[in-house]
Amino acid sequence: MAAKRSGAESKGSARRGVSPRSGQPPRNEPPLSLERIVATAVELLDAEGVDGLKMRRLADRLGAGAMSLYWHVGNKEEVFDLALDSVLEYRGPPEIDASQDWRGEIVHMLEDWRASMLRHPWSASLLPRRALGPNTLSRLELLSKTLSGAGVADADLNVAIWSLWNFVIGATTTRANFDLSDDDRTAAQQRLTGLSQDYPTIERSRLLLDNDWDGAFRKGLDFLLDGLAPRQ
Amino acid sequence: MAAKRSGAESKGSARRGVSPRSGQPPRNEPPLSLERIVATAVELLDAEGVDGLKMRRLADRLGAGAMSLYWHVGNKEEVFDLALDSVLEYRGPPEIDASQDWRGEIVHMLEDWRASMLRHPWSASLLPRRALGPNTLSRLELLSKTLSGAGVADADLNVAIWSLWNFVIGATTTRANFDLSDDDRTAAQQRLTGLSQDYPTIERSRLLLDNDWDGAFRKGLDFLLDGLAPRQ
DNA sequence: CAATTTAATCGTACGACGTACGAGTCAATC
DNA sequence: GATTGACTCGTACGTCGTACGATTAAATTG
Repeated sequence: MAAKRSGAESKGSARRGVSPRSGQPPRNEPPLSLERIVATAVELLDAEGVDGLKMRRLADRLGAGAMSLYWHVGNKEEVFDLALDSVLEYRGPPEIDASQDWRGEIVHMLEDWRASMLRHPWSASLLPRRALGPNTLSRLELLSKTLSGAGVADADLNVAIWSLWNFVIGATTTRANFDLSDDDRTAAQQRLTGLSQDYPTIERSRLLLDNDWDGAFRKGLDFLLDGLAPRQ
Repeated sequence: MAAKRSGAESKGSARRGVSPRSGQPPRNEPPLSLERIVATAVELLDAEGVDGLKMRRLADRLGAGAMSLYWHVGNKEEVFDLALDSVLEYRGPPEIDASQDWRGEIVHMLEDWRASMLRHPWSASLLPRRALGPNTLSRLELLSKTLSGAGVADADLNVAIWSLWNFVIGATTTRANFDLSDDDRTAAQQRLTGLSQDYPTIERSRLLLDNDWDGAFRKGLDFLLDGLAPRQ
């Protein structure tokens, strides 16, 4: 029976202590494991982007045969899902729960969210297409709890959460996209400036020229929070 | 010289009137053209999704050989870009420019934007990854002009536009993603309900259970606009 | 201890894909 | 009639995900 490892977590099982293995090629790599596969997939994605992740290349980096991966994962899509969720873990706010400042807490979590994804730009283009992993759900739960504690009515909670989610997703995917290749960007800017008679107001608003993405995110988020829960 | 068609628009050139062509298979298809390729690509994407678009299949639908496409487009990516932008055309508000109601105008354009993308769910996962086409830029220009006319300060214009863009992109990609496959969704809901002790507030807010996406979009957009330009 | 089962690895091979290359077909032009 | 240029397409190559089954080594059982 060629049963695959499924729902269960990786057992690890620490096969062999240090014995250098009797096989011809002196394998000094540690054995395969889900953790190692996912971690290496993240490395590879960071280095080569979404299109750079090939099962053979991933296996190479792991010092394994391509087909060995399939004992640990069902298919390539699963690798994407796992890599994505692994990057979205949240460690919580720094100070000792200043549970007063709900607004600061939300801003911190969302900025951290965005930062995590921008550290791994491929994640931005992956997230919208994938199911919600446990780390994503945890962030949503925290968001719900904080907003609810801040007095947002249950009837508005749903909308509030989605609005913030939408904002983060939109901001991050857009930013990550413009990040790829500075030359592309300058080319696009030049093209746009050439077309500035077609888009005069865009030109005037310096929409694509300013580079203060962090500031724009923060300010936009403030606007949105103002709308969701007007200060006093 | 195997020069490719480039920047120039498709000349059409109406070769042959009705002559049934002397070749063996009686080709009654009209000749290839960029328009026909893009239109058929949209059909195919609607029917089969992003992964369903293969150059061979597209050529089949067009009654052509796979390699014939490459006279009209540079590569598959270009097909994606063209299909995406073709779906994002905006025809403007219905009534005869009630240029008073800037807020209504913005809401109309953004709701139309979202609707266009949801009519072609593949576009939602494509847009964040692609350069801005002319139709997208037109919408941004309209947005800029309207906000500016509504009295939004030039200093805030940039942030306002990005915030609205982010909201639309996030809302649409998320919605389009959840749309694919009802069975997947019920399965996910069941999985979530099973995990409801881990995510109690999500459960309580009915985050993934309510289906009023349109209402949530509209309400969230209102909140955001409230924050961007407080009424009076 | 030997026999068996289980966990894990990996070589080979297959079908599908994007597309490079160059030969082919036709209408328009000289 | 010869040439040119716009357009079509069959073949072929390299690459990808992964099905299949052989192989090995550890764990378990007698």
